[in-house]
Amino acid sequence: MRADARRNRERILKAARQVFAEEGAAAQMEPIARRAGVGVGTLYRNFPTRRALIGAMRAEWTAERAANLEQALATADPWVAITEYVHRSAEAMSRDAGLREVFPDLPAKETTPEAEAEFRDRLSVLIRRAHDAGVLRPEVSAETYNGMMVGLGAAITAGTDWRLAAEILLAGLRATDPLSPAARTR
Amino acid sequence: MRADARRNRERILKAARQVFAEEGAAAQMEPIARRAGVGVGTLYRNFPTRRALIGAMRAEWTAERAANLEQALATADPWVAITEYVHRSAEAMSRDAGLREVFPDLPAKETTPEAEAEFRDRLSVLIRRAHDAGVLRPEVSAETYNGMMVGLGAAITAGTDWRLAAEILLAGLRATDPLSPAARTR
DNA sequence: GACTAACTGGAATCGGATTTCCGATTCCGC
DNA sequence: GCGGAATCGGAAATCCGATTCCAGTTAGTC
Repeated sequence: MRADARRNRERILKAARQVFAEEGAAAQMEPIARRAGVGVGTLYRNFPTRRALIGAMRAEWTAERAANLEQALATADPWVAITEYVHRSAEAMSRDAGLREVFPDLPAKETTPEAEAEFRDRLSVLIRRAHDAGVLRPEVSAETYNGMMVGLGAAITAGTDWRLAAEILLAGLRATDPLSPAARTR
Repeated sequence: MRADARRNRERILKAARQVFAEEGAAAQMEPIARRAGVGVGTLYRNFPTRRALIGAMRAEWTAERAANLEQALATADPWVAITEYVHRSAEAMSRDAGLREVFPDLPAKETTPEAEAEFRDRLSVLIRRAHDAGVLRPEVSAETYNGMMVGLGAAITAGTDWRLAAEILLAGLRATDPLSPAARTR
């Protein structure tokens, strides 16, 4: 691949993320190309389809979320780990409409499976730990958790303050009686 | 207005609600006309624009939500009232993708203002009562509440069981220490 | 039962976004 | 520094759903 081509690919992806962050799902191709400083033809050579472009962004998003998860997992306390991750995600979503609107819609299919798998694995660790410590409402699976995060994004889009929304979600997720098992509280 | 025209208008609105309930925001005009048993021309005579059709649906939705609110307000306990209303809404949203996807998007402008006002008034009563009883997290305003309901809808769209999602939301909304004021608990 | 204003259906048009295409330009190995 | 394959840019084609238009039909009136 020629050097300028690679450079362009990166610029396009970066521009796409900016435009999607600002416009959400309504983002259009031509403005993305313009912001990247290339013609639409170039955009389409790199990403044959709008969906393909979105897929590429999703790969990046997933990788970043996986990184966030790793950070959160570094803290020993399982509940604090969840708190941190929810906060990080909420804040990221508050800044990026793409994350809120387009990420949840497209199936994980069209992405690099590794990033997707890594994310899933780490998330399930986060959840399992919390369950073992008895601090997470027992009915909450990784899927439930993800669904609620999508909901959090929608609430933010609807205008709710992200900190408040995150706090409410966390309170709802917490086990009603975190006493039973040998659980460290808070 | 001719009798058949009125009949058609009703059929169209009914069909539109069905199609939107099934397809969500992606619902198209032609299938709606087909389901109503009329041509698109007739559809457009009654609703000059897609937005106008959505506006008419929104008026109905709002009226129904206001009715739900009235029912909920009939119960004396402020927290039970909120519980009931959230449950009713979650269940309705689980059945109707339009309620989840298109209702939140369009501004309240293009509807019958009375229904909208009635809804708002009743909601603020629901919220105030709960605050007075000290059972609702104090930072939660009517707007916050609505935003979280939108989030609830998105979570349901994402595949979360509506009962579970509603339960989590309710737990999060509840005041952390419902002891302070002269509050009836539960 | 005949008249006509209103209403109907659906083919045609429109509009706006994505995607294709190709002459012009640019890198890079020699 | 040259040759030409790869890449570029953006005008034009395409797509697809919303909207318009009008010849034909009908409900309601006399």
